[in-house]
Amino acid sequence: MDQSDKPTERESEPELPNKSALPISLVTIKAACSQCSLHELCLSEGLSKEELSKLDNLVGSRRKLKRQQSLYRVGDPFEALYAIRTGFFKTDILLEDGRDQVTGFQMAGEILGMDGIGTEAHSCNAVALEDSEVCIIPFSQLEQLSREIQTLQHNFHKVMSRELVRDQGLMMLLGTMRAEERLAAFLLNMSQRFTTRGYSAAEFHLRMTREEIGSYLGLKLETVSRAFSRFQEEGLIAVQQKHIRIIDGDGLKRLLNHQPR
Amino acid sequence: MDQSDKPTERESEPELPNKSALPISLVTIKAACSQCSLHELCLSEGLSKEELSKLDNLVGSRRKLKRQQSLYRVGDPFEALYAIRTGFFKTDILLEDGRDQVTGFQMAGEILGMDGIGTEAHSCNAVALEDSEVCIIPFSQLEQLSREIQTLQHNFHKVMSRELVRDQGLMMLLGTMRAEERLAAFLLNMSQRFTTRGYSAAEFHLRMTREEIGSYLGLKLETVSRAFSRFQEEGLIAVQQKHIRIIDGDGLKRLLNHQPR
DNA sequence: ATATCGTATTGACATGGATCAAAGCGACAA
DNA sequence: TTGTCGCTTTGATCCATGTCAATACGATAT
Repeated sequence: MDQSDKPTERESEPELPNKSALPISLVTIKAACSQCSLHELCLSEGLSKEELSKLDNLVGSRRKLKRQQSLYRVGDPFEALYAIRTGFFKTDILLEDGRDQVTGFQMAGEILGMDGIGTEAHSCNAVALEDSEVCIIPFSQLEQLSREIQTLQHNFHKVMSRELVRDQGLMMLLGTMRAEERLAAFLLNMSQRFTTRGYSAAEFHLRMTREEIGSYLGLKLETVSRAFSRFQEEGLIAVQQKHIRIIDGDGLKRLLNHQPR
Repeated sequence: MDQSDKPTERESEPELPNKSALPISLVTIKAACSQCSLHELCLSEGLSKEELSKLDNLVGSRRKLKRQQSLYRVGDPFEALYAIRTGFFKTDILLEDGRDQVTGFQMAGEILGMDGIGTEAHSCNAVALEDSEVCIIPFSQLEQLSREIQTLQHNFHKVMSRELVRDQGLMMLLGTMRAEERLAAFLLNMSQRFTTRGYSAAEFHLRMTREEIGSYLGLKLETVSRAFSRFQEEGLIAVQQKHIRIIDGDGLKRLLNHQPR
């Protein structure tokens, strides 16, 4: 029932048969692309079978990461984008003065690495928060293929644009919301993204610490913890460490839409 | 001497001769593209003359805006990107509950509208803060041309990626910096961008109100005003309403790199 | 000149969240 | 079972910024 709590187990799912050992069939291609690219987040939406097959060639190589391992770090040369197949990541920035901030949490079906395109080097760190697997998309090949395939080109542009809009939303959160509003927005966002991926909207397991949540939301960990406690007292959620159950989602939404003042 | 104070006068510069009345010459093309796309921000960097000419065809149409006029609004159907030729813009978001936030200030050579690609509709408002002129870049044509011209494609991807990185920086600012640090970062950023455009690094005229600065930085206008005053007392800058002179730029930088605590 | 309006400055006070500190809890190893 | 370690919760205080209010400034119109 509570499948949302178990995605880590997907790690141990049997590997797909080694592609190179088999004739490439539409079945394995579909499997490969439907895994890493659920829903509309994906680069492959709307592609013909033939086009999908080209994309799949490009995306052939994968990489597994253990919890706490970095996918890339600030300054690493930019070579590829990464589509998350399974697992959970954070991106963060660390300034010389010790200041750091989590700039995002990413889950299956989302694309990492676009920060590196502009300067040929990554501008943030991407760290796995649980054992994870990504598909490696060499960027120059993606550009080449998207010169051939209009739909792919447009999909990629949409992905980048949505990322811009997501960032705008986060700025709004950081610039105008109070602690409880921020946390409510965060929980609703998580819930919505888990739902999109077929997990429970009401019950899930957070992969990040209070400190990481706080960093993302521009709050201290104690403030996050207190807000969790208050939500629990008010019957909005049930918290037990990293396990969250949303009891009154509408109540959380009301927190958001309420007058700032 | 203080040219930084006068960019508005560029508004009244004589229009280029009507292109359709003349054979397209490399001169007018160069003039058109070198105007709107100073430096590396531009989509046209590294293009051959022939390629530039194709881009210029695409970018033919322009639009003038008076101060306070909207270039586009939330929900407007997305059709084109806009390259700022002259003038100064802000983008902002307004929530139902009255909350609003400035998400960016844009000046000549920068590109507006990328927020609309992902959903086919704009997700923010773009408003001219002084009389301005933009080049209209119909997006489907840009995609088409960037399927032909690899360099153009890559330039566009770089522009979007840099926007992502800019947003990361702003998140860092909103999430971890204190009021004076935020304002120092803002002033240094403005100074740097004016410099890039050939204006004075030390002296410039802000086009936005204290309230707009505050909204952008996640502060109230009074806090912005007080920080300006304190900088002045400390001999870092000279403020007179919207006119700013940076006296001790290194002092401002020191404010930034200092331990957060 | 004088009045008006939007914007900016400054002061006095209130408060949300940070900071500091101490327990509590759960997982894992010895 | 006991100890350790990382994470979380909770309490007591502090302080940066928000809030409210008064005044000043500068541009424009009368």
